[in-house]
Amino acid sequence: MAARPATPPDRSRDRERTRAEILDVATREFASRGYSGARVDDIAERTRTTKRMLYYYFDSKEGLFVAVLERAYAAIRDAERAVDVDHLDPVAAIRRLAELTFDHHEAHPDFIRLVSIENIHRGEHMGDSLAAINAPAVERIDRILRRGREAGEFRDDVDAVDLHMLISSYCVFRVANRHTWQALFERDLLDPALRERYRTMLGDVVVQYLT
Amino acid sequence: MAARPATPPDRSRDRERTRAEILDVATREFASRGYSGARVDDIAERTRTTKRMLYYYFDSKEGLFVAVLERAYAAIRDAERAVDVDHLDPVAAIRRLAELTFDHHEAHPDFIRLVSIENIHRGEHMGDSLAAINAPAVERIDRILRRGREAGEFRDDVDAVDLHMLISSYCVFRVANRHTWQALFERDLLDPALRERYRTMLGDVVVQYLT
DNA sequence: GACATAATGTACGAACTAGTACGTTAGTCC
DNA sequence: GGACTAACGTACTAGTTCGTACATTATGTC
Repeated sequence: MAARPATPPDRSRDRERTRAEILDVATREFASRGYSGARVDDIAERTRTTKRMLYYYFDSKEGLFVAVLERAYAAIRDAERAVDVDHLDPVAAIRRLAELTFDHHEAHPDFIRLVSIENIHRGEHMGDSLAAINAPAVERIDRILRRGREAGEFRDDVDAVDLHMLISSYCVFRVANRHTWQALFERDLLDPALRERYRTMLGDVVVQYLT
Repeated sequence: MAARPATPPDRSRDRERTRAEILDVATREFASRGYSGARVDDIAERTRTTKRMLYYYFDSKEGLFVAVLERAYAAIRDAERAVDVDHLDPVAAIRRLAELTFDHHEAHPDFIRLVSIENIHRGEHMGDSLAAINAPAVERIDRILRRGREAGEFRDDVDAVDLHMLISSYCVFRVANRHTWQALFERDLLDPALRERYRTMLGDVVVQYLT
């Protein structure tokens, strides 16, 4: 027997690798052109495998999109797991959390685009499993709010989901509506030169509202 | 000659009427299914005229979408022209303006959807003419900011376009991301029972940030 | 009322697009 | 080393979709 590395050589059969490659390409294609605009043939062509495999693993174009969406949400969850702001005082914690959301959205425009696309399609591809994913994010905010209220620093009529909405709306808008905003106001919301200003502004908005 | 009303009878030839009807139907279709998802044949079918007319007036599917988008922005402009908040004191004025934006976005979900769709397509259908349309909105905010600063009520480092972004992001998100939010948090952002709460929250956010 | 032209209708086609029937190869288990 | 199955490739098709060639009708003008 010839020497064989632990990972199969080059083009051996590897279920997970093939699946992952299809999902990578499909994510880019769907995010780039929307659900209806994306072409199954184009996705297949950019893969090292063929269209047949795409149907073998994901059944249909719609099945592929669902898989792409679920994987994108899962990636967010994993990234957010690392966040720990419980050691900061409430005001610093909520500002930090807002900034992390800001950074994260900016770093993942494809995810934002997929969410926009899914909303155009009225959320009909959102499985029930996704609900659990974002629960930790709200719980984290809820802990901060509670601590802030107990310390007498925060107003006591703010709901965690609503605050999450406030933060998300600002961060999402900056990425999602970049192009129309640019056309209307000749201002690139993602211009690096404006980044710090927008980041600080978000923190100010959130903190001022709460205190 | 038979009696003839000033407005042509029923199915006479009427350029503007035919154009308007096509645009009405196309607006709904594009907003509902996205640019690529919309079907030219479906649009034509829901019109009292034929597909031929659609190409006669708008040249192509893309030309039709551009016309739909421009008309949608023009409608916004006309609606906003009626707004007058210059007689209110700065704090009341900015809150009122935020609430008007809130109301307006809620009342025109199709417009919000078209904007989302256009952003997915990187704003490539936005003509230069649109830039002028939103200028008045920013000027109005600028006047309020100026008055607020002069009265010593507002902080002095806030840009009008940025404040407009803060307000828009909140109002747009509520409509645009309704479906994914519902799936993730089981909360309908457009639930009438929550409307007043979200409207007040927006005003609070803006006013607290500025003062 | 004849003419010119704008507005409209019909029928069709070329290209695309999601999906599949059918055959082949690699790995695994005994 | 042979049988079994999961993974993969090729070639094709039925239906769709944007767009157009060509014919027709209404309307204003002289």
